[in-house]
Amino acid sequence: MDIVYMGTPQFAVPTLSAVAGAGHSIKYAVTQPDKARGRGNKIQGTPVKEMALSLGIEVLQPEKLKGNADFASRIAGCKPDLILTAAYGMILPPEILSIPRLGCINLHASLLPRWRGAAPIQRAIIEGDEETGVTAMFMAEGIDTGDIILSSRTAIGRKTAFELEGELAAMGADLIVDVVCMIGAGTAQRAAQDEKAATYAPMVSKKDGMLDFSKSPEELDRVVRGVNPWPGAFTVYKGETMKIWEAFPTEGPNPHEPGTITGVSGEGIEISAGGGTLVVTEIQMPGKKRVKIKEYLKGNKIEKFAVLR
RNA sequence: CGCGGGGUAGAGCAGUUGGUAGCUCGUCGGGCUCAUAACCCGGAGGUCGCAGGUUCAAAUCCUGUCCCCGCAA
Repeated sequence: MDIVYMGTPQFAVPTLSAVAGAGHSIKYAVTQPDKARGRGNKIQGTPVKEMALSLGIEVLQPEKLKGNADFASRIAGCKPDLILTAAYGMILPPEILSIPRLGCINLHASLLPRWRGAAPIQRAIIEGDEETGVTAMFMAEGIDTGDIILSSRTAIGRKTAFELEGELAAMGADLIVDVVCMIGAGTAQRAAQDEKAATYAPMVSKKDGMLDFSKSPEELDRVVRGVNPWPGAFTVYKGETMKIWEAFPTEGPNPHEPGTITGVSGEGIEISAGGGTLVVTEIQMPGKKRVKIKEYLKGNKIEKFAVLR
């Protein structure tokens, strides 16, 4: 099948390589423009761009899609059977959606209609869902509102967003390969989403990583896992930002003021949170590498009864 | 040229008036204890990121270079 692939971050990479590997012809890989980002503001291509180039696929990076006749005619020009998207990050206007003969299919990292939007993986963890997954859907004009074709699910457990993203990316790649096959065979089902069950997953920002110790240890544990690796959970210890990479909740009451360090050992630092205790086991101080508490304590001290805010 | 921190023993850190490299943990050997992430004694382990320069002498001062990381985007 002739396919135009659109995607941007690492999450979209496995699907691109899987579809290409399944013998389909990727006419173009469309991804977001290179931007100056990261330390030193160096210009970097997106993960999808890197993969596309290594596969010898032509890359397109339009600044905008709406009203971009040049881009639309270019896509129409290659007469794609299908447009596949995965975390592309731009809304496809109607004139693009209507191009491919068999439609536009999107891979979304949640069990739709739950967690439509930008940060489905993170939100599912933070909100305490027990399972999540990936969904293949026909695209409609709204954000992640189209008819569902197929989805596959997985338990969240104590996975971090980073771990889950990797897992879902792989699951999504398999799912899309299957779905493309079904589309080709004309056996793909489609089911409208239940609007009543829909939830929206707004982009996560720096603030989402700030730990509020008035919350329960369980909630904080989910935040720590949900914002890993970005933007990362953090608190402030003695005026310095302390990133929290790993923590776990414990049972039993803790009467101290929220945020108080009530215990320090190689096991971790115990912090009073919402009447219970959160044990932090891996941290990172400014300019330093992330280290287990046990390692950190070999050359540093953590003051008991200091209060984090 | 966005701002900034850092590369010293396996790990985490200290060490700027330049003068034979130190701490904690770990590790190895020995001892003590009913017992412990316990304690005591002893040992091994580092070309101080790399390359130059200044100096009688450089981890420490100067120049260049590689790598890691925080912030901002």
